[in-house]
Parts: sequence; C-alpha cells; structure tokens
Amino acid sequence: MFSPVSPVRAYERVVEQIEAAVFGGQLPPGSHLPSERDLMTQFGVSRSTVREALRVLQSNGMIQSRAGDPRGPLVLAASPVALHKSMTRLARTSSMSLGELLQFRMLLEGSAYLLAAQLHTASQLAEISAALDTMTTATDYTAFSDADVAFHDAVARATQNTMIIVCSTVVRGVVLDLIEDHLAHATDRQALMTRYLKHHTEVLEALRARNGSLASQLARRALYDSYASYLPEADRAMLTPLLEN
Amino acid sequence: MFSPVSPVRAYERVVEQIEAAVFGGQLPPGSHLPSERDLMTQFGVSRSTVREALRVLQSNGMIQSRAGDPRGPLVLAASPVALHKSMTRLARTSSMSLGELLQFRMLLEGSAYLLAAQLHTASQLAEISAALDTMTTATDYTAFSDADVAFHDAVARATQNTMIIVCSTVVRGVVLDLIEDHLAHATDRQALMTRYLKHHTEVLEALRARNGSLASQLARRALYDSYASYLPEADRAMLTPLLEN
DNA sequence: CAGTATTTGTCCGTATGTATC
DNA sequence: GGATACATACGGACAAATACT
Repeated sequence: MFSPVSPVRAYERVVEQIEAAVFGGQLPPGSHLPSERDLMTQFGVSRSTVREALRVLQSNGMIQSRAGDPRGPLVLAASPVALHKSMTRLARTSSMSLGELLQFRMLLEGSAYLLAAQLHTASQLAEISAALDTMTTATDYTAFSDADVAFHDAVARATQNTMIIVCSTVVRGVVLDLIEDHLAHATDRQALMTRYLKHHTEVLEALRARNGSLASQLARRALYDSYASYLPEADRAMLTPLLEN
Repeated sequence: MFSPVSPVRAYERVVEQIEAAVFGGQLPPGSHLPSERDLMTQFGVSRSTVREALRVLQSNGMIQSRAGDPRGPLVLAASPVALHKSMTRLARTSSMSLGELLQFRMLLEGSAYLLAAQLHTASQLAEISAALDTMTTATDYTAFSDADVAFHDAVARATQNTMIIVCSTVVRGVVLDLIEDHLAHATDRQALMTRYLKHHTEVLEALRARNGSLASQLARRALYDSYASYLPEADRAMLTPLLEN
C-alpha cells in the first residue's frame, strides 16, 4: 500500500528543476542561468544549497560558471565527456579482468572497422591514412604510440557512432594502463612497431576497398596477436570465438 | 609551447584526491570517508568546499552521505546508474540519435549472442530457456516485457563479460525510454508478442546448437525488424551493414 | 582605457534534525 | 532513553575575478 521513501535533499530538487528546464528547451545551450543570488530567492533556499546544485550540474557537464560573470552560469551543449567519465570509472573500479576488457575491445573494434569500411568519407579516410604516415615516420616510441592512438580514434570517428567512439577510447585507455608495465620493459620494441605497421597497412587497404568483413577480421586478429601474450593461457579461449569469419 | 590553463577550483582538487584514493584501492567500497570536519582539516579548506566536493562525488555515484552517521560518507561500489544518466541525457538532448543507439545495440547483442553460443553453461542455458517459457505463458504485457528483459539479461550474463552485461542493460533501457511513447500506443501488441516469441525461440535453438554466427545474425535481424520502423527512413541505412553474414 | 558594480569562490558561525553508541 | 557526533541548511562576510559603462 505504501512505498518506501527516501529523504530528498533541497539541492536535489534544485537540480531537478534546472535539469527539467534545460531538457524542456527553456534554457537552450548558450543561454545563461540567473545568478546565484537570484536563484536563492527563486528557489527559496540559501546560497550554499544553490551552489551545491550548481556544482552537481557542472560535474555533469550541463553548465559552466565563471567567477565574476554577471550573466550567470552558462548552459553548455550536451557532450559525451560525462559519458566518458562514468564509463571510465566503471571500467576502472569494477575490477574487470584483462581478458574481459580485451574481449570487449575486440568486438568493439571489429564492429568499428566493419562500419567504418562501409560508411567512411574521403576526408575521414585521409585522416586515417595521415595517422599511418605519422606512425611510419615516427622516430621515438612515444610519437609512434600517439600516432597509433590517432589512427584508432580516426577509425572510431569514421563510424559516426558516439557510443563506439567513447567506448573505444575508454577501453583502450584502461587496457593500456593495465599492461603499461609489460610494455615499459619490452625489449623487442622495434619488432612490435614493425608488426603494428604491417597490421595497420593491411587494415587500411581493406578500409579503402570498403571490404568491411575483411577489415573487421584483420582488426580482431591484430588485437589478439598483440595482446594475447599478456593473458594467462586459460583466458585466451574467451577471445578465440571472436576470431572466426 | 604553452598550453591554455583553466583555474582549478579548490573543491575540484578535493574531488581529485578522493577519486584517486577510491581508484587506488585505499578506499574500497563499503569503507567510509572521514567526516566533513575531518576532511576540512585534512584538506585545509572550509566546510562549504568539502561539501561541494562531496556533492559532486555523490552525483557521480561514488559515495553516499547520510545525516547523523558518525562513520562518515559511505564509499559505494561502482554502479551503472551514472552511465545510464549520462547516456539518457545525451539521447534526450538529441545529440545522440536513436539510430546510433540501435546501431550500438545491434553490434553489442550480436557479439553477446556469438559469445554466449560458444561459452554458455548448462545452467545458463536453462535460465535463458526459463525466461522464454515465462514469456510464452505471460498473460499481460508487463509480465511479458519483464520476461523479455530477463531473457536478454540471461544471454548477456552467459558471456561472462562485465562490460557487455552493463552496456547491454543500459543501452536497452535508454532505447526503451526513448520509444516507450510509441509502444504505449501500439495497437498490434498481440502481433508484436508473437513475433518476439518466434524470434526468441529461433535464437534459443541456435544457442543450444552452439551455432554462434547464426545466433548473432538472428539477434541482429530481430532487433532491426523490431525497431527500424521507429527510425527515419534515411537512418536505416546505418543499420543494414550490421545485418550481413 | 580605467573605474565601478556585480558575481563567484571561499570562509566562518549557528541552528536543527538525525543516526549511532 | 540520553549523550554525542554528524549532516543539513541557513546567514553573513571578504577577496578575487569579470563585465559593463
């Protein structure tokens, strides 16, 4: 008959009302909220309460307030940074095994290359190709690694899918964090780089030919070849189903 | 040579330090932060600053503070609610289209069925089968819908991959939120249910036969058949590349 | 270009309801 | 049940930062 209730803080209701106004279109991106003093009179709460609500909205990427701006906090356009943050926290704190992350990365990048092969525009392909050129001419390892990141980012962007872009960057970052110790002590860095270059050249060819299934398969195979060695023997079986076709 | 700087507020550095402690494992889920008064002495800031930092952490789902608890704010385990919130926000401000979400869901579930077909155990298969039985005998639509959710959840769990489980649940929830208006006015609910049952029965057969590529293809085709009609004509082209093979 | 007014950032003090021991 | 410590919320205050005249 009755349902349990939880106390709703004052600042939460302030957040709700401002959120509703933003979602409802009364506060479009680029517009400004009233000043903190105006808000405390409109909501009938103290300034501390208003400020706590504004901090929450700011951490969610909805507004941005600058000291001294008489126009009030600025309403920002929606951006995937909050999505990126929450996903990173989830990936880092859920204590996921490296095998799970690699599995997810293989299916993500596999699908990304499949889509990119069929949907890419000329400029996006040029961007990917430019990243590969930078990798080829890179002298030190950090420059090579940065260009490698740019290559994968460009492919993800070519899919035009926000979720793929965000998930790819997050998962790649967490994976690299987990194995950076191994990479730092890698002695055969030169062999690694040449293998990467070969893989990337092949997959770029497949993209250019708009051969989605080939690009996807090459990408998954490359990931397996590059990272499976960091995995316990038993965990590699969870990746092999993704290598087929 | 120089990069632009932005003033770092005091509360942000408090957030950063607490976040680092949680990520680093010094503050595992279930443990407690020092009280607000302790925190203000440790960080050397005022009460308001500490509180604004705690509000940000609370809105991100990392901590929970209750009035009067002498143990201090509770550190929560990672949960996908923040992910759900940020995704919903992006979708509602139409900076992420329904097409993108469906595209992502198709590749996610497609891979999930592929993995589940090859990795599932007997008990997991029984769980999936039980959900389908519940769907078959369901009388009202809500019971049918709940069993449908249970079916998909059981498949996701069979992959043993946390990222797949979390992302599938969140994306499915956001998609359903977006089209619930259309569903509420659906007149051909009975036809919908029979079609769902047919699809689920077929895919369960593929799972049982450990035919991963068939299960994957059936799942993607079912998603397209069920949801493509809610999409603008032009957006459907972004889904068709995922139907092949 | 400088001055002024306003706003935010931060601090302190206080009262009240609440959870734990 | 009482004592204690806590979070919540309020109000006032000052300095730094910004926009506008």
